[in-house]
Amino acid sequence: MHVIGGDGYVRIGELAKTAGITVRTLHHYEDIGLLAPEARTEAGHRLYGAADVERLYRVSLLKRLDMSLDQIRTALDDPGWDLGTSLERHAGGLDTEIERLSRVRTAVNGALTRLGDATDADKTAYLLHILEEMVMADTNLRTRISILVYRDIPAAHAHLVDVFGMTPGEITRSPDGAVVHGQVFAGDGEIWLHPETADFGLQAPSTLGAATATMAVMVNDVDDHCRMVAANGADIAYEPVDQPYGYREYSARDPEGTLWSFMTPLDD
Amino acid sequence: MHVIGGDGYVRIGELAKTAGITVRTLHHYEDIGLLAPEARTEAGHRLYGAADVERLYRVSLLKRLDMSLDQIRTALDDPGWDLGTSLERHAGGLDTEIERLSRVRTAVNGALTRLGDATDADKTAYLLHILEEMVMADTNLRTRISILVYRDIPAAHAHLVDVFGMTPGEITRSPDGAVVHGQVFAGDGEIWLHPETADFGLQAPSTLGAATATMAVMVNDVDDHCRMVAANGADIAYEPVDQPYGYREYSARDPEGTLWSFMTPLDD
DNA sequence: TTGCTCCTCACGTCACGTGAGGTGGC
DNA sequence: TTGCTCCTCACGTCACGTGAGGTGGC
Repeated sequence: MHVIGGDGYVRIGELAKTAGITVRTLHHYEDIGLLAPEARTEAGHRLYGAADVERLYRVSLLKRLDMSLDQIRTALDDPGWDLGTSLERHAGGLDTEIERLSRVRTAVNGALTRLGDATDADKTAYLLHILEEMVMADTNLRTRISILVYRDIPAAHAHLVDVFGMTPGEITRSPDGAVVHGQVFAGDGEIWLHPETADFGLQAPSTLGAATATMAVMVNDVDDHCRMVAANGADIAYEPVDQPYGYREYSARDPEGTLWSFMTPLDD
Repeated sequence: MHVIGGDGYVRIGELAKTAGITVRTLHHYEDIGLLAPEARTEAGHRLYGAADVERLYRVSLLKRLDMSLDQIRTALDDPGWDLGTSLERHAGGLDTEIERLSRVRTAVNGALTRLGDATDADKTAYLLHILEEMVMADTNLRTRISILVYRDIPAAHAHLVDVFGMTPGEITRSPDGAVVHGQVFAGDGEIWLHPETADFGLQAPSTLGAATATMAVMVNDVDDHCRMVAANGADIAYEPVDQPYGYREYSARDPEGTLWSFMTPLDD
C-alpha cells in the first residue's frame, strides 16, 4: 500500500456522504475485507480511488437486493460465481417476503378501518381478530396482475411508460411478428397488455365504447404526478380532488380510453 | 413462584413445538422479561399455564407485524398504550418496505429475463444495468389496484371470497342503501368492485357481452386451486394447461362474466 | 440402564452504532 | 488557536443460535 498525496482520490467522509452511508460503514467494509482504500495519506487517512468508488457502487447495488456482505464479497471477487442462479433464488425469497408483508399490511389495514367501532376495552380483542385474519388467510394466492385489452399494444405500452411514468417490461411477438403480449411495472408489480381476442370476448374500450374495468395506482404525490402527466400530453379526465371516500385523486385516459386513477390517501 | 405438579401446565418443549419456535427463544423471552412461566417443577423445569400460552400467542402475533420484542412488551403490559396509533405508524413502514422490495423484485426479474442475451463476460455490466433500473425507477408509483365493474357487487364479492378463496374487505353503501364500493384482498393487495356508471362509460361484462380487461392471480398450486374452485361450483372456462409462455394456468368466470386466470410459473 | 427432555452459563452472529481518547491538515 | 475531519480500539445492539457441561423423570 503506497502513500499518495491526494489528487484523484476521495476521502472517507466525502465518499460516505455521496454514497449515503456512514464513515463507520466504510471502516467496517475494510475490517471484513470487502472494500479497502487504494492508498493512505502519510497520516494514515484513507484515500479511495476510482476503482474503489466503482466497487462501492456495486456493493450498494447488491446490498439493495438484500444480499449479505459475505455473499457480496463472493459475488464480486469470484469470477466463476453464477450470478443468474443466485438472483433466481433470491427472487423467490423476495416473492415470499413481499407476500408475507402484504398479508400483514392487509391485516393491519383491515384492523385499522374497523378499530373505530371498538371501545378501548375491546382493543385487545381486536388484536386476536387481526391474528385470525392473518392466520386464516388463504396462502395459495400470491399476486394480482391486471390484464388490459388494447388494439395497439406498442402504442399503449409507450404511453404507460412515457406519459404515466411506469417501468417498461417486455413486448412479446409471435413468429409472424404480431404483438401478443406486453408488460409494464407500476409500483408493486406488473400490468399486462393483451390483444383483442374473439374467443373470450375481449375488446378494447376504444372498440366497445365502454369499459368493464379501470385501474387505480396509488402515488406518493398526486398533484405532482398530475402535473408531470399533463406536461407529457395526457388526456386528463378530471384534475386532483379530495374525494369523500378518503383519497385525493385525479384521472387520465390512455390512448384507447381506459381510465387510470392516480390517488393518495388523505390525512396521512 | 410456587412449584406445582404438572397438571394443566405445558412444558417448554411442547409449547415451543406447538408455537413453531425454539426452546431457546422461550428462554430468551424469560431473560428479557417478556414471558415467564407461571410455575416450575421441583427440578426447576418450566411450567407454562393457560395465561402464559395466551400471552405467547399474542407475542407471536405482534412479532409477525415486525414489532420489536421491546415494543411488544410495552404493548402487552402498558394498558394506556395506544395500539391504533402505533399500528398506523407501522402500516406506513410496511408500505415503504413492500414498495422497496417490489422495486427490487421488478429489477431482478427484469435482469433475469434479459440475462439470456448476455455472454458471461457481460454479467458484471448487467449488474450495473439493474442498478440503473432500480435507481431510475419512478419512485412516485406505489401500488396497483384493479377496479372491476359489477351490477351486483355483494354477489360478486361473495363469489370472489367463497368460491375463489379471497379475503373479504369492506362493502360500502351510500346513505340511501345503494352499494357504491366493494373490496377484496388477493395475495399482495386489493381489488375493488365498482358499480356501473354512465359518466365514465363503465359497464359490467354481463351487460356489454364483452370485456375490456381480465384478471390474473398467481397461485402456489394451480391444480389444487382449480379443484377447490370447481368444488365450490365455479364456471371453469378451461382446465389447467401448461402454456407456451411459461405458466401453468386455468380460467374461471365469475357470475358477471369477468374472466379470472389462476396461474403458476413453470419450471420453478 | 438408556434416551429424551430439561437446566444454566456463555460466547457467537450480523452489520454496523456509539462513544473514548487521540492525532493531522486548513 | 479553533474547528473540522480523520484515526484506532472496543463495547453495545437485536433476537436469538449453538454448543458446553450437567441434572431429573419415564
